[in-house]
Amino acid sequence: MARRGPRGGGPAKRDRILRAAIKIFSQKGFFNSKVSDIAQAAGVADGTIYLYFKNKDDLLISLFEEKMAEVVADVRERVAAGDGALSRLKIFIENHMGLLLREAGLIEVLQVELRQSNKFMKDYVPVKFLEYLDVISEILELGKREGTFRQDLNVTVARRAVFGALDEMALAYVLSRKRKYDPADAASEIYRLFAEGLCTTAQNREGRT
Amino acid sequence: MARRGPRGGGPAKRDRILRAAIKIFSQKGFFNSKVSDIAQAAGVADGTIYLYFKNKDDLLISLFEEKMAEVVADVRERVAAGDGALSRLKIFIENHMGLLLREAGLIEVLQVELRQSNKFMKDYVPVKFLEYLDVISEILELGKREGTFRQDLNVTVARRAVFGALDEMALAYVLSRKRKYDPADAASEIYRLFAEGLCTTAQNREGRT
DNA sequence: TCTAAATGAATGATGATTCATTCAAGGGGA
DNA sequence: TCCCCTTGAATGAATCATCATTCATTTAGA
Repeated sequence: MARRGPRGGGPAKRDRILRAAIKIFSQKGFFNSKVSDIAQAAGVADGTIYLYFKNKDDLLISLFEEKMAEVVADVRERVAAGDGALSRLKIFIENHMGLLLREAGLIEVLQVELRQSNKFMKDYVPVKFLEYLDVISEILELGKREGTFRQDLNVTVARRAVFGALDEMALAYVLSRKRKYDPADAASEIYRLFAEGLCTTAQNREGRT
Repeated sequence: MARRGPRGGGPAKRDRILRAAIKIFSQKGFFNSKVSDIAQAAGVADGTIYLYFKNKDDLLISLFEEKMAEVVADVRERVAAGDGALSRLKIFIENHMGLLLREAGLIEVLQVELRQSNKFMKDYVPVKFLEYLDVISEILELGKREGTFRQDLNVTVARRAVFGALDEMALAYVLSRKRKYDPADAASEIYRLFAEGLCTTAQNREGRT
């Protein structure tokens, strides 16, 4: 019963399909991808996909959740190695931008499809994505406890601001065919931006509300 | 020839269609919206839409460009009233979050559809969106000239970080049905975040790179 | 009456999903 | 060792609904 697949198939067939879906969705977008394209890319018959996934939507959602779970587990581990909130923040930011190179296809899918799905799939709650945001919260909370970050920092807003800044940079990278900037450089700029702010000196800051 | 429409139609029919499109797209998303839904919402026959727009894609793109043009012109005017870079930045941020209340439907469409279109409509360049980013650049450049902002600030990265943070907050607002936060509060938090950074004191900042 | 605008039914393509059929691995009997 | 069976996996052609788009016809202002 737990057969590996007659045609001596490689690793689990389900995973082949998931990989193929990432490839096709990242190239054409969810709505422009045909199930038969994915089947072909996976080297599988159209109908086979329905043995592993309920339907096309389920394929996309499984992809989100399963792959994001890996990303979250990975970043958690990396961040834990950092010493103090600033160091951890730096690691988080560098890791996020690094994903652009390590997991290009996945990121391209997340970038453009996650929003759609959040908004229009009636009952889909992006659990794993929220966990990713939680990692940021934890860093910010640590910073407050340590006294590194302002006590009046609004974590709910700040974590989204950090994520949003990263996400937008990643989007710019993904959209520009010419790859005109280096993700690592962008990462260090963004780190400074949050750590130091835009201003030159503390004086300027006091000047306004 | 420049008839107003037999049925004593209201303002320009084209505009009625554009408004209807915003409404329908914001509710269901581009791909799930039928042209006939839009026609119905506009009080117009299906075919009429094709008298004013080349096709469904063109309808979406016209919507982006024409409505964004209004938004850009408006924010430019408001920002110009600010005195100095920090004041202008504050106005920009407040205006962006304010759009959530003033132009809810439009923002919902932009939030989720602009990315898709950027990525998958082969030759669409979101000119008006880029102009919106330019408004941020201009503020940042001004800050550098004034000496308010760091001389080594990377404007290309920073403008996207600012936009990204705002966009993400707006998204969170649009997605949460419960409307759990006030856009105006979020605006002031984000302003402080960029103006002051995350840290408590200058000392902490110097500590790391 | 003439003309441009508007209509909306009909067309044609597309593509998700189904399901009757095929395939092949493992087991048991000779 | 060699052959059948049985069974679940896999297949992919056919189905069927869904729209975007067209265009012959109607409408009403000038």
